[in-house]
Amino acid sequence: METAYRDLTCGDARLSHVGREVALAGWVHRRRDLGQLIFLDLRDRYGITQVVIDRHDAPEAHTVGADVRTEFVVRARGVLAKRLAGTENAKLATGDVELRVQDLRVLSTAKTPPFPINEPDAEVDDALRLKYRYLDLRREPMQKRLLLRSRLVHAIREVHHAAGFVEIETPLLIKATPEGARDFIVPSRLQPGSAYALPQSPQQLKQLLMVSGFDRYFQIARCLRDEDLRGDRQPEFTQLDLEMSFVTEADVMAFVERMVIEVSRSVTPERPIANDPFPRMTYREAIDRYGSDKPDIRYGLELHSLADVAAGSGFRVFDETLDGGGVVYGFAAPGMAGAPRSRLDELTEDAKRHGARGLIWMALEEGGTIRSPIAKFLVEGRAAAIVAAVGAKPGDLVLIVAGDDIHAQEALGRLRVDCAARLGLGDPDVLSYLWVNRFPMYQWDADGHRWDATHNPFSGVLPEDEELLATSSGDPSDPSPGDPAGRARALQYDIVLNGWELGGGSIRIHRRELLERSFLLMGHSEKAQREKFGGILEAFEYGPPPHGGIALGIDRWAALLTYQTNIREVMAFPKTQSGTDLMLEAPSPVDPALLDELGLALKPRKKPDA
RNA sequence: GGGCCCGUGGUGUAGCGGCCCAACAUGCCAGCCUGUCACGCUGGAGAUCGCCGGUUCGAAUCCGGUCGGGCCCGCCA
Repeated sequence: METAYRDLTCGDARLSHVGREVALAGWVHRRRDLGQLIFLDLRDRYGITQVVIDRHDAPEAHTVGADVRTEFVVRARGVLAKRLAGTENAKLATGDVELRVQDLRVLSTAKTPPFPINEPDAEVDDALRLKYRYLDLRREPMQKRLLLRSRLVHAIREVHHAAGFVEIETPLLIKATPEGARDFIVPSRLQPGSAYALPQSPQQLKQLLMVSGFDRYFQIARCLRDEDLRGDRQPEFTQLDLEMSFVTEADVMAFVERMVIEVSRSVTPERPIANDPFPRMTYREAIDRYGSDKPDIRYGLELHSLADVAAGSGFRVFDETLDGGGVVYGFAAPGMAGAPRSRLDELTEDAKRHGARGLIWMALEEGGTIRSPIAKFLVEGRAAAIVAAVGAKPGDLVLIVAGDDIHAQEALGRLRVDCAARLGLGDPDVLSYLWVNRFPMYQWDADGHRWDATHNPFSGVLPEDEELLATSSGDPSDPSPGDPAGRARALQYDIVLNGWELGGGSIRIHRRELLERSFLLMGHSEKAQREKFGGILEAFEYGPPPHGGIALGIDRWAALLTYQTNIREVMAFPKTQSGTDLMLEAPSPVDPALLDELGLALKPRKKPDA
């Protein structure tokens, strides 16, 4: 890292360098002025080196050093020396040595920063961090995370190139996609009245590359979606996008699994990978056992159906739910029987927030008595049967949700995650990867009165379910919620890491007639198909190979690998939850002349009538 | 579109109707100090308590609105 300004970085100096005359350059991390003697901790992204300025040895440098302040950029030249016995600093990699300064130059001065750069643990208001993002990024935690992210992307590229993948860039100015999220729109100056859309993902383009014969493609691709933000969602984010030809589901999963393991071991060698090979479970199993299609399996707390043991209990909620074809599920939260009423009320509120109509609890006291709002319905045998069904032990709290459908299981699944967090379950160091597949092809869209792709409209169907791509009316353009199509399972697979959806993909439909049938079910008439997907449908008339792929969220992956739950922490310049960039002050009004050229007028936000 | 939380010297917090022209820590400025490493010691400056309006004899404190940030639901794969 030698340059005209420096011979070593601030992380390089070791005992082996002692005696050498060197120059260092960096930011003043801290200054300790003892009068005749000044210590500067000089920092760059590689580390910190102590610089000593002794007035007797270097009076001119001492004068400069007296005026130096935190975050000034300086260049110090001198002799690298072994520290005096007893003054070594074990906390620094460079702590056995120090630079005895002969010459000190200020390369640039700095105002007092708006928040401490030199205290890694300092809590700083998010808005302030984002406004001065360049200073936030100067802090050690952000440096570490972005460096890890860089290693992550590097490792991904290495593995893919080694496996014969071709890295191809796809355009950002493309055509709006009718499915999925809201598109960002870019008006066209050359084609007045028309607009480009920014890609939600390179989905169609990568499939076209398969038609072109690039049988192994990948890209670290920016994706843009104009939807509301969350901690794990930004309007622009990055995916590892890949697609392969002449593959089955097993082929894609096998490659991705090896790739993920290799990359994880390379980037975070100290973190254990829970399972190799990754466990695989069907969507149905994930929902039934964990109430989630992205279960965190680092801990148990599995859900159990109580349909058999709750039937005919005399408790109206159970009986009516089960008679109506609904579900009753429960799980045992270990050691939570002593939870006070207030805590149980909180859990009930959480369950409601997660979409349950209510929550039933049974606390198994150590003495064997059961405390529960439905105690009077729990005649002896029934209570024991429920306890047995969920595998509860004395001291456990059994949580039960009844409801019409999958939403009850999902609500309970979220309670499971809440309880696990509260109980401190799940080793935070472990990387627990998991495959979930056999997702339903479609979900019923009541508003649009059509079937909607659960994931991707091009996802293929399990061969044995192909005949289910039909409506009960016999006319694919006349769908209804009871259609066989609702039971069809997709060749769709998600990869899950510690309870987060890391990525998802599918084997695509490459046979045109099947694709058209699927599109009809999703409410796209042949005419609409031409308009919306004409390009790719035409391409599929020219020998599309069987193909499939996957996309992994790089931001989420980097966040999980750095113990973060918010992807902003692994993005250099993220936006706020309201989609603004506080540093650049974007979005902003646009020069009227430019708008005019584009044939645009921007309407200001509607104000309530005055 | 909706719910909840936060906004007080540069920073992080305390104060939550009068004890407050606001406290503590840190940072900042000045002086002293030759082995510090979160250096130490002494002194000092620094806040119309996000903004607007209201209630009140009196508002950082209560109420309404607004702006900004965060978490969540809807939305989103």
